[in-house]
Amino acid sequence: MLELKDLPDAHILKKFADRYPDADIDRVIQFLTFLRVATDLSNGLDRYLAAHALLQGRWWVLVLLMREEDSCSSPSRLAEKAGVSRATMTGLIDGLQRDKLVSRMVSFKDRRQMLVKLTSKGQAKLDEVMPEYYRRVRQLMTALSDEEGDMLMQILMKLNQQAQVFD
Amino acid sequence: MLELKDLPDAHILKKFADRYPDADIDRVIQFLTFLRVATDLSNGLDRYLAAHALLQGRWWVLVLLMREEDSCSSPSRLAEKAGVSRATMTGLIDGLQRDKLVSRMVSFKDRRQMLVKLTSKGQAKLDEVMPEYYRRVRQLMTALSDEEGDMLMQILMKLNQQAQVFD
DNA sequence: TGAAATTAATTAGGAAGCTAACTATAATCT
DNA sequence: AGATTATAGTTAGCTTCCTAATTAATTTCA
Repeated sequence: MLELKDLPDAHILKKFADRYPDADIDRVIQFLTFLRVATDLSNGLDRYLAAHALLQGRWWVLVLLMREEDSCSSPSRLAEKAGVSRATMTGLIDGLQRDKLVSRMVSFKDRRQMLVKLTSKGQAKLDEVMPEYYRRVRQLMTALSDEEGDMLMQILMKLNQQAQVFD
Repeated sequence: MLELKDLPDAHILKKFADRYPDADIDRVIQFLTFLRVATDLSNGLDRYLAAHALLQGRWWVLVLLMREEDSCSSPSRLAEKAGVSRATMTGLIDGLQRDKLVSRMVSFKDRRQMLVKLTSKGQAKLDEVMPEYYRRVRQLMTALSDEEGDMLMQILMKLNQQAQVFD
């Protein structure tokens, strides 16, 4: 949400600090900047993927399927691994199936379950998208030194341990 | 997208590395972990706000309005500061107006322009939400030492300078 | 001054996320 | 075995985000 270019000025900060004495300005700025940089990068990734008729959700389903031995999984397993609800996964698979990037079959072991399979067109789509994706990620992350990269992971792990502070 | 708990194992990594030689595994993991931790925190913030009938987009509009001298701004300025499209801002303001947290008036200087004003109910909503928000942000970010906090800002600035790698 | 270009906001239509409710199948437990 | 419970997937309806097209008002400039 926060645009980096207009962080609040001293006068505004005082207004908020007076009304809300629990505010810790430096830490709020760290938090908001973290969310904003991540959002910008996420939007950038979506713009790249959109040039190939994908967005993160659908692209990640293809990646997860390629990870499987037989390029096959079920909606609920995909939902869990992608970190989205099953309902959302139904919608993502619908779109991918429409574009013929995956196919759906009923499992004959358990007739409640569907099997989603990466098609050859889906694999071709990944082959089209992934090399450039990897090059760009490398270019992005090499802005950090090895030490900064290590420090980043350490920081992310600490923040991740606090992930439930908002619950 | 990536669930931290199921980072790909060595076998899968090799499959991807063989097919996509440009992949730099460590840096890809840093990148995906960064996005995932940010997504988890963002979702956490939304869960907190949802308990007060808000989500980040609408909440941020209220914060931006409170920053103004007269608690007033225009949709386009709000859109720019919040980093969303004007169309999105129209929708956010619609919802806030429905809940009587903001009011809309036509500007009499420029009749194309609307003025959006934080209502007293909107200010009350902020007073209800912000103190606990600040306490939780502090609790979250104090997981980092002062040095780690500084390092995080330095890293975020470097990543932000690369924000156009995906364009 | 009057046509053209610009600007502000909205509408229309679509994607991706959510929860809650529903259907169908499978598993469990008297 | 039959009733209950649990699981897999989908549907319905909502929010928030987008782009492109539209409407209305203002500004520019020939």
